[in-house]
Amino acid sequence: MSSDSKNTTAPGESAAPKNFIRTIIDRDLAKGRHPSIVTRFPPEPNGFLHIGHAKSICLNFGLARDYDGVCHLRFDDTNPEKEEDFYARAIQDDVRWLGFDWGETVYHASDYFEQLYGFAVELIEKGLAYVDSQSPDKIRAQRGTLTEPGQNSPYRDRPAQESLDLFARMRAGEFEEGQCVLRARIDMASPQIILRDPVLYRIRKVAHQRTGDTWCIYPMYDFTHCLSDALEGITHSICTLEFQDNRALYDWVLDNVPSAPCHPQQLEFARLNINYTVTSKRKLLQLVDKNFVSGWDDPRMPTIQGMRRRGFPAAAIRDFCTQIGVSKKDSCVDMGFLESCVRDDLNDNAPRAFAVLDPLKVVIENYPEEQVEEFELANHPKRPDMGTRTVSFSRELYIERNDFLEDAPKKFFRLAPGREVRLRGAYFVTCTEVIKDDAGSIVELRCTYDPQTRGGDAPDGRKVKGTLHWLSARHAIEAEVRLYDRLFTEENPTGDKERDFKEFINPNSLTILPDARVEAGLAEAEAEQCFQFERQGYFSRDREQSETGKPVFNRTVTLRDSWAKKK
RNA sequence: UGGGGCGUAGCCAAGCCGGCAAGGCAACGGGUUUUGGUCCCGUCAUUCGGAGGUUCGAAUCCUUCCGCCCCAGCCA
Repeated sequence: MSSDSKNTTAPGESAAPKNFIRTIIDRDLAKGRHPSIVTRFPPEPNGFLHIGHAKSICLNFGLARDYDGVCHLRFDDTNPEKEEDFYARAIQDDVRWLGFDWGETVYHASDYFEQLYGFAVELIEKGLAYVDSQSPDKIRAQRGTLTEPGQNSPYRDRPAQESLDLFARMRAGEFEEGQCVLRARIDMASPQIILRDPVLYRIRKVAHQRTGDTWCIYPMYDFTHCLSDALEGITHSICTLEFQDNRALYDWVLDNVPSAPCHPQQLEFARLNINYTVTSKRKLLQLVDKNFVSGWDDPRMPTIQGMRRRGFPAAAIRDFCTQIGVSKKDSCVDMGFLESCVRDDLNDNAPRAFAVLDPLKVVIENYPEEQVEEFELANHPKRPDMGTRTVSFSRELYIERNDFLEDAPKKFFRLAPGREVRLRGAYFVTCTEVIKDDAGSIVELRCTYDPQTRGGDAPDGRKVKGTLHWLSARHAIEAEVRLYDRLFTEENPTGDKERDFKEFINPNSLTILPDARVEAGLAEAEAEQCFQFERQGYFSRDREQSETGKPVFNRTVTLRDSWAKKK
């Protein structure tokens, strides 16, 4: 029955390191406080999930999996103005794609509206909540400041019966938005501002995506969340640091609502920041709205959908989330960390393929004009289970333009005039002539091959320093390759500087190479399938085609390249 | 100048019931290699925000100072 059995880790995915949450759970379980744990991932369906959510998803579902507990997916849908079912569906797709399963039930805070109303009535009856008939402005003015206490509302001591009646009439729609609210009666002088008679219910005459027009009053987060947790028997309610102050109210509500079924424990951890990346919904929305990117699933976006389209494997994102750990320290993780996890996974799992992003023609002068040979190459150097593929070889080839240098330094191991290199899996070739156009640019190379080196080894034992990937000009297919760089030039665009958002955008974040060539077999690749184009990095097949009908490949991440670093 | 939190390497992060500072990313050096990839090996904190104190012994306990983050929505 526990859905967690489906929440698996991929082989090679690291075990979660110890953290303070696990320490607390260990202690609670040792004390026998719970038979097992129940966690929850509670998104508001008002936007797309991003890498920051992935951390929370992996934490909550991962904990449930590791402790043989369960994790609920619950939509915190208490604000009908901002929420849409469309987002809820996208969120479910993303969580599933990440590899997690929440079982039969999708929970919704809106399912508890009736019970929540009852809890509010209990509070009013106990004299712990009242209907305040003041304007929002008035309430704000009375809240005080960080250093000055607030002032009591004139309605604070309204008799419970009167509040009960008013609250019922609020529900019945007798008041307009903003005319009155239900407030908790706590302490207007509390140094914790959250406890200065917080609003529990407000009037919103807006249809809710699930409950329609049934309600015109909606409970606030602080009232809803703790009670929803209690209703679901959540043991550990894990949220981010900015809710630390809210915990006082979380506990107050649970301590004071007589029929709250249990009292879950709220724990807070630091939200994920990644340099050169924004994870604020507001800013991501700007990127989309102002057409800095093509949409929420643009491969440069840190959204789950964007990373997925970019070619990041779900297992890599999960591995990243567990490896960065969980703490209460505000931190900013290096992008390179995520990319390293992606490389790790892709290195193990991505089939290798030849591609030339920027083709340079090579003619093998001593290779017969009409001859074609087929070479059987392994799809993966260490995984025979991934099989082989056939690559055709002929007299006219393409190599990568930057695999040739006319005036090559000694440390350059690739092709240069007079130098011999290996065409991977095929032959040794030696460059004999460089052909240029009138402008002096290199347009073609003339080479000779050594028939004795078929397969890539010389019988006389001579060695070459360089091995190039190559493609038969006649057999390769044309493709469009898109290279992505970081979207922001600023290391920390989430900083609160009052600078124009546009200033941070990297104008070179997308480079399109329309003349690339790839192995013919790649024409059939499925969307999202990743390949390692040897030496060029990892590329995923995009679901769309280019305007000219060519297949599109997105660069997922680059390979480490020590030659490039030397330069 | 109220309240709530947090400071361990360039970046994450264990350790925090006191007993020789884990691990990963990055970096650097070496080896293997039909990908300048992978893999392997090695180097990388005499010190834990600073200063005092307790102790035979402190990242861990105490005092104090400094720095950073969050809170004044009828958002979550």
